[in-house]
Amino acid sequence: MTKKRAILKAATLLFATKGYNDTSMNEVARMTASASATIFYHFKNKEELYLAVLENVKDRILGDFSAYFSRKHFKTGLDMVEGIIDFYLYMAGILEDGFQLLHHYYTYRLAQENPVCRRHLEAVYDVLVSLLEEAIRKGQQDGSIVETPPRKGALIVLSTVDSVVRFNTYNLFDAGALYDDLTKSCRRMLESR
Amino acid sequence: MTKKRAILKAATLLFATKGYNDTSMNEVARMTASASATIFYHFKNKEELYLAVLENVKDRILGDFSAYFSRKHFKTGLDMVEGIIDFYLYMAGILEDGFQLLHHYYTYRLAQENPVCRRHLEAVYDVLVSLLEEAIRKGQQDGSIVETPPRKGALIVLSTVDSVVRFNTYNLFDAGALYDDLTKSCRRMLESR
DNA sequence: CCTTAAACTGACTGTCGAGTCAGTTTTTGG
DNA sequence: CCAAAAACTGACTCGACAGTCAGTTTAAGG
Repeated sequence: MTKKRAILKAATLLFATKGYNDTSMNEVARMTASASATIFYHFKNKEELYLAVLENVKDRILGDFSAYFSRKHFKTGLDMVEGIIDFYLYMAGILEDGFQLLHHYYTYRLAQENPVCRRHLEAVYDVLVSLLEEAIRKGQQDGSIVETPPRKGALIVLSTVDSVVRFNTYNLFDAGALYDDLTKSCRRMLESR
Repeated sequence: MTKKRAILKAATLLFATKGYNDTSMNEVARMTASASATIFYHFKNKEELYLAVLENVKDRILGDFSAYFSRKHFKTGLDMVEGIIDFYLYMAGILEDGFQLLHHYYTYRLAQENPVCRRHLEAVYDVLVSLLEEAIRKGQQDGSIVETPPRKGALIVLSTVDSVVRFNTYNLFDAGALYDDLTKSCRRMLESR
């Protein structure tokens, strides 16, 4: 069982850094000191391996987010939004490969024809949108957040955060320096005045 | 010369919708009713074709943005920010394939080793960031925009808009319905109060 | 009309990678 | 200790695709 895990881990790294097509099964095999046939023993084919990687990423994200926000409580809805953003950035740091995978076009293309893939993707974004939506609702009740459709607000905040993370890993410009301003900007976007 | 154009156009469509690796030269050839050798007559190899496509996209974006904003004038900096966002969304509509290409991981990977690719990418984002920065500076002078580092503000706005467009083409959720709220949210993010 | 260059093509090659399979090694638990 | 299942592997196939080349067709203009 430990070899299967190693394969999954190596595949995550390679898929994330080189993309699906430029990652060969031989490479994954080499990286785990196994024969490529071993990979096909554990995973039916390359696509299944990719799906397994995705599922694993999904599980980790769902698990960590649920765990954190089921315990944690916040004074205001706006504070909760900030908490979500911070935790997202934190997660994107430890699970860098996983998040990068979520930004690959290949993943979305696959999702359009493969329901399993689509479910994984949706599960990840659903937990984030739902949390943000809940925070916004809460904020509208405690008066910290302006009246606006909660779901739309949630989607826009998510877009912003997701995009900064994406720009950061692609390092087009120094998006890492934006992490601080990001929370401030999102606060300004939502806060009631 | 018209055949070269047709090849470029077909390649843009295919690269955008299927990705670099899943687009074969034969497919491009078939789509333009030519032999694959013809493509290699016009473009040295597949990568060069991709770069040519990118350059073309860059030129169109730079051209249209410069043309529009060299003429157009705005009352306030905040209005200008809104104008830029609107024009961005408009452009993302007509030049859908081009913008999609800019979101592909492959493009960023290539940019890391290929200076030509990097220059194209930077040129596109530079024109957008610069425009937004200019608008924010203007807004800070006329009092419509809050005091905040202009470049950072520009990057965050760009992230948000770019991401909504991306989500829209990937149609994970109905991001198209966000276009209206997008401008409002960005206004709230920047306006002085 | 003829020459020359540009545009184009069919048929080919070589490589690389996904996937298979028959067989070997390791693990398990009775 | 042994049987049987699970884990693993080397050597192979087969197809797809980027890229080449020698040659043909088309266009230009003198």
